[in-house]
Amino acid sequence: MPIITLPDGSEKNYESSVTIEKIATDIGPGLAKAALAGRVNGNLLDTCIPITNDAEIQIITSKDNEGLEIIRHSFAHLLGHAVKQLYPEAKMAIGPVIEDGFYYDISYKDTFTPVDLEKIEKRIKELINKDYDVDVEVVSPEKATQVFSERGEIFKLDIIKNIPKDEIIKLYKHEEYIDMCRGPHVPNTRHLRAFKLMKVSGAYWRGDSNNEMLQRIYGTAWKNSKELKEYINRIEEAEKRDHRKLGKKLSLFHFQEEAPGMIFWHPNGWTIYRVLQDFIRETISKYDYQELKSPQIVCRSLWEKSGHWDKFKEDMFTTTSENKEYAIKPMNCPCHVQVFNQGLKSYRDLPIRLSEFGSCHRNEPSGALHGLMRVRNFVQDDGHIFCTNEQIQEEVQSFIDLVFEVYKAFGFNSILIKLSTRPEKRVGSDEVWDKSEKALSDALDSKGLDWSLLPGEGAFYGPKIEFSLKDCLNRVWQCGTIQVDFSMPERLNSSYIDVDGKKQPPVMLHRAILGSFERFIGILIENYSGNLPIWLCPLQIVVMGITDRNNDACLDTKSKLIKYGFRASVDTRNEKVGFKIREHTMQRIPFLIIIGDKEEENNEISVRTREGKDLGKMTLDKFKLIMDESISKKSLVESKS
RNA sequence: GCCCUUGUAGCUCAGCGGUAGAGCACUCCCUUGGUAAGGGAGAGGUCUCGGGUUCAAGUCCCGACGAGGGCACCA
Repeated sequence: MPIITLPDGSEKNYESSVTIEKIATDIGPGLAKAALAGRVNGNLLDTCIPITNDAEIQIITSKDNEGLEIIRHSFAHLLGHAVKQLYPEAKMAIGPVIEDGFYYDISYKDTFTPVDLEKIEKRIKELINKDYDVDVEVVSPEKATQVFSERGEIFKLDIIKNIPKDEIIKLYKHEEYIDMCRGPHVPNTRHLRAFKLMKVSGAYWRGDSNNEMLQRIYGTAWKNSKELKEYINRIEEAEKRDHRKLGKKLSLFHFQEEAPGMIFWHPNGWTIYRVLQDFIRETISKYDYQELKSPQIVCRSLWEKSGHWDKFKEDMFTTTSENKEYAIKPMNCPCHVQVFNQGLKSYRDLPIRLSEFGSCHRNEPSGALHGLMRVRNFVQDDGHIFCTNEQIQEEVQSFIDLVFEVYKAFGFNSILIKLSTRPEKRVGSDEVWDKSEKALSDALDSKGLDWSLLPGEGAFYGPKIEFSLKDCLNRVWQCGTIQVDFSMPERLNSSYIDVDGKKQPPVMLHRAILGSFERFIGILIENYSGNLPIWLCPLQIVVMGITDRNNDACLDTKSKLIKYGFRASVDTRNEKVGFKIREHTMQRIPFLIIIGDKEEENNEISVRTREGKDLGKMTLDKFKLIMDESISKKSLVESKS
């Protein structure tokens, strides 16, 4: 005699066991039609499974987040149904829900081509239109084993082996196709409408590169076609902003075969880089950092001492000279320790904050390379703080301020923070880990920040905080980090003289704000879609005349702008002004200055923004004020008059 | 590194066994035009590289290298 309590507090009494389906029907036919599953005492349940005891229930429809996940999950099964009809020998592995969709890992003798994808997609649509019921059966592990051995589903058998004996197994029957899942799933395929198969790629079974490589079919699925369309638009928008495309279009940088993963910066791109570097240099000097420069190539012996040779030998570029082996530095910290180690340090000297725009080389696997985002040569806005245990918290607090100050300048206001704590394999005593983890979390709390914990994700040498920023398309990029290191100073014999006159190893904090300049510039390009704020723009102004008569005035104006310190050029080509405006607007030049006879007469200029806004005629002095203000404020919007 | 896809003019792409194509950009000429493409002519490619099949190979096959999408990796 279950008593069912609904979210509004109302109760329903039933004579015997009851299903979500029945409850929904009793509430109303509309809900019955829309019901995908139920939340029963906090757990999701299929609509057809009987509820025997009193319960608080909620009907899940596509309007709920869980509802969308159920739809996506069921699409994975539907994909399985279609694939097995078309390719009976295929072995199905796993088919989970992911952000925006689902995938299914499949083992099959032939590779799936785009044509196969179309065939599968067509078959799925045919199956959907049958509006068939999805049946659920709860079975024992033995029964499940029997079902899948008969069907030769070796991966499913492997999964069953790893399911705890006491857990129930649910089989979902899509007509002749049977899949295994925790569920719940939609009761009927009529709930599955808006989807698209996106791509095929390889993926290792159980994510282990020693295992077989399976074929993964990715799909996206939404509750209706409108949302599907929006998603496709979002992807297209992101593609338009791709920093590799814009990098080519705006002539910022290029790559070529002879230097995979290493950037040829063009003057335009290098301007962004330099301005960014100047900004960081200026900002960190306010936080009392001292900049240094250390060698690019360092003898193997130092990397042995630091432990890098052991752990990362394969990932370092090496070279030799007169029988000595060297490595091109993959990171700066050991070198910074060498600088710290020069001369005797007192506790009075701490903290010492050393920074370097350190160029590092890492021999990344070829498959990992990706535009500016993952390269083999990059420059970190690196820094190391040498301090005492007691100083950790204060240094972290100060660094948090620094990070926020920098991110804010680019308009990044949504910042995600994660604290990673001790992993299983680690150095240092539990007592020291306790202290430093607490120092980090206290620092975050003292700033009143929201942060999440990643237990066990810390580096072997200490806990760390990671700062990720969200760009205007809501994509998350991990950039800044601060990491406590108990290990390296000791390994490299660093010490300071403490109050009691005894030598102590300092604590070392590794930290970076941007991470790498290359990656950060990639993020900026995509975030602004190439419309960089004026202070960062490689070329800020293009001057153009209406006719050849105006060329001298244009050249004169341009040289004045250059003298003022702006980045300006002049376009004296024999073209109509409309043509020039179109071209430079597409090049995302913030300001176009147009000079015709009328302007010459009155000693004025006309100003137009890349947004197409006409700021009208003004004197050059007035324009200089607009520029000066935009640059000094690092304005994100330029078209103010 | 692994799986799939891919590599043709400066750029974007077509051609998919039979003597290299388009648009834009470039050069020259005409045009001097007021806020997102004025007109004409011309020049430009050992079709990534190395093998093979064929009377004949951007075009089919094998390999290398690069790129793209994933997976694995990311001190």
